[in-house]
This record gives sequence, structure tokens and C-alpha cells, in this order.
Amino acid sequence: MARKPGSRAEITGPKLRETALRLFARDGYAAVSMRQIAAEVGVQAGALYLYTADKQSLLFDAMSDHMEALLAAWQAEAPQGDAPARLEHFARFHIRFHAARADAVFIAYMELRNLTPENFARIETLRSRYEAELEGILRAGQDEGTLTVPDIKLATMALIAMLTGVNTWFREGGRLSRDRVEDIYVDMVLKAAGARI
Amino acid sequence: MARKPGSRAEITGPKLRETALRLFARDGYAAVSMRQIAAEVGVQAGALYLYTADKQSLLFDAMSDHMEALLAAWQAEAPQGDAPARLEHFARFHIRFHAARADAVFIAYMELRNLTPENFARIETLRSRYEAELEGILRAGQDEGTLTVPDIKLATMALIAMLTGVNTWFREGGRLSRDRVEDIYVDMVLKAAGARI
DNA sequence: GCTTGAATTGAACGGGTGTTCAGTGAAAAT
DNA sequence: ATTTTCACTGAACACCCGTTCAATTCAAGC
Repeated sequence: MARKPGSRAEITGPKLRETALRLFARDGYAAVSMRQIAAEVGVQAGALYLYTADKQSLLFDAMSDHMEALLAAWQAEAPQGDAPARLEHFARFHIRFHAARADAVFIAYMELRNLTPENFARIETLRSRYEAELEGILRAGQDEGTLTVPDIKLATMALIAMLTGVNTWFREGGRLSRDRVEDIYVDMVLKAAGARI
Repeated sequence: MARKPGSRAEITGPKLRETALRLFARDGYAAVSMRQIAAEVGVQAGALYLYTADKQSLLFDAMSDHMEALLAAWQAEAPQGDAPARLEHFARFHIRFHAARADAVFIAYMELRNLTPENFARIETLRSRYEAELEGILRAGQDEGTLTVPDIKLATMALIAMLTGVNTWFREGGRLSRDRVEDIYVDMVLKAAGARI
């Protein structure tokens, strides 16, 4: 019966992924060495290769896991109602999900260029699948006559940029609660998309 | 009579700054070596140190020059009129200026963490001075009653994120001209800020 | 044509990089 | 109690890093 990896030092596996995520977010992929990660995990560098193929995989897995979790979480919400209601739901979901995973979000936006071309393409596919969800809402609103955007593609990019920007400054315990931030952004998002408020 | 630096190979000075900017934008500060920069300039690595104190200065100067140019260009426009008119002006200026300097913008947003703490603080000062310009317009609009934003600080961050996001996808010669992109974003920005359109 | 002086080279410095792998030692299985 | 298993170490590999500086080279001034 095979012992599970890590039964000796009880350190690796998920801990490696968490540590890599944290260090990549704090110092950047290129600036973090395998030896640094190993030291934080409490192990020598060579031991990491029992749990990851290479450094690139640590980055790709972090980004891939994040994007898959994002898509799965949104699918699970599957909001009903007219386009403005679904747009509000999307905005709240986006802010909530991203605020809870600041490190992964930061990596997903900052470390794209450190992916190999194949890995980059895979992440981009996931990202555009998520953007298509917002695009679908805007298109539905346009068709229903409940939303008015000057250009669906550009409005998609504009609203995603606006919502993702929250992560650059939002910190729990600041001037505004996350709920209040959501309210404020929902207001601006709906107005920008030409909803009747 | 001192010869000007570079009279031998006629290569360095501004060419070094341009090359560093281009490579930093393409591959990231940490991934670009002084030897690579030197090779692109057509010189050995040691020679770069006649034109820059160190690698960090190349990054800081690029970001600092960009931010100073941004502020100076905006001061030079000094738009008149009511807040919605000035907001439209700001949106067009921001898109135009940033589209013309994609590399510098990319670096200014991606390489902040590779600055030393002192250099980071200096860049942040410049950045917040620029944000204060937009904030002033929104505040004026609120006072005039020509704009309605739920929170001036958050609206500032939201609109800047939205406008800066243009740089992630806009390419000259794409589906929409830069003028058309400006029009579309102005529409969304004014709506988001509660202008009567 | 010679001297001067600085722009540039190229080697060296001390250190870091991702990754591999023979060897070790302790826990699990018998 | 012994054997087996395998997580882990630590040294090595080949290479790259930013930076310095004595030596070289070449254009300008005389």
C-alpha cells in the first residue's frame, strides 16, 4: 500500500501550490526561485519535483485552476431574469469572487507573458469563455430593449476592466464594506450599460 | 573639447532608453538581462553603464518619464467648460495618449513591483496626481449638478480602470478606428457618471 | 604624425538559476 | 525484527545574472 506523498514531513502537495501562488503574487513569477519556494515549504529544492513537473507548471496550474474555478462558480449561479438583473448579478459575482482570491487574480492578469505559448493559449480560451458570459447578457439586453450599449464587444471589455479594477485597491476593512462597493459598482455598471434605473 | 558619448558607435543614450522600454514591455523587467539590452543596442554589457547607473534606473526612468509626460500633456490641454465636457475631454485624452505609448503604459502598470520602495513611492505620487485630475472633474460635476456618481473615489478608480483597459485590446487598424473607440467610451463614461445625455 | 583622452571591450567577480539524481534514513509492511 | 519502500537530501550540472575595471582602440587636437 503506497504511502501518500508527504507523510514524512507532512508538507507538500497543496502546500506547494499555495506557497507558489502566494510568492508569485507577491514577488512575480520570474523573481521567485524554486529554492525560495522550497524554503517556505520547509524542504530542499529537489523535493519539489516530486510534486510538480517544473516551475512553469506551478504557474500554469495556478492560473488554470483559478479560471476553471471562476467559470464553474459562475455556471453554478446561473442567474435568471431580465438582462439588467443578470448584469447586476454578474457584477456582484465578479467583485465577490475576485475579492476572495486576490493573489490568483493578480497572477492571472500579471503573469500571462510568463506562460509558454501553448499554456497561454489555453488560459486565453478560458478567459474568453468567461467574457462571453458577460457579452451574452449585454446582447440579451440589447435584444430585449432593456440595455443600450454602443458596442457589445467594447462594453464587455470596458465593464470587465472596470470590475476587475476593484482588486487593485479594495481591502477588507477599508472605508467601504464589500457589499457597499458592490452596490456602487452595480450602479455604475447598469448606468454605463444604459439600463433604466 | 569633449566628444559626446556615442560618437564612436553612434548608438547609445536615447537608443538605450528606447531599447530597454521595448524589451521590458515585451518580456518583462526581470526576464530581460543587461546583456540582451546591450546586444540589441549593438554594444557590450559593460558599455551600458556609461549611460545608466544600473538596471533599476532604466526601469524607473522609463516609468517616471512616462508619468511626467502624461501629467504635462494633460496640463497643456486644460479643458474648459462644464464637468461633462471636461470629462469627455479627459476620456478622449486618456485613450489617445495611452494608445500612442502602449509600451510605456504596459510597463507603468506591470512593473511597479520591480521598483525599489523609494522609486515606487515616487511613481505612485505621480499616478495619484493624475487620478486627482479626474477626481476633480467628478467633484465639480457633483457640485454643479451635472454629474451624479455614487462615490467620487470609486468612480475615479472605475473610470480610470475602464479607460486604461482599452490598451489591452486596442490595435490601430482593427475593427474600429481610434476615434470611434473614443466615441464609444465617452458614451459609456458619461452614462456611468450620470451625465444627462 | 604624434599625443591625448575617452568610448568601448572582454574578462572576471561572486552569486544565483532550474533541474537531476545517487544516496540516505525513517516509516510501513511483513 | 527484518525487509521493503520511497520521501527527501545535498551535491552537482551547465548556465545566466548585474556590475566592475584594466586594457584596448580609435578619433580629435595639435
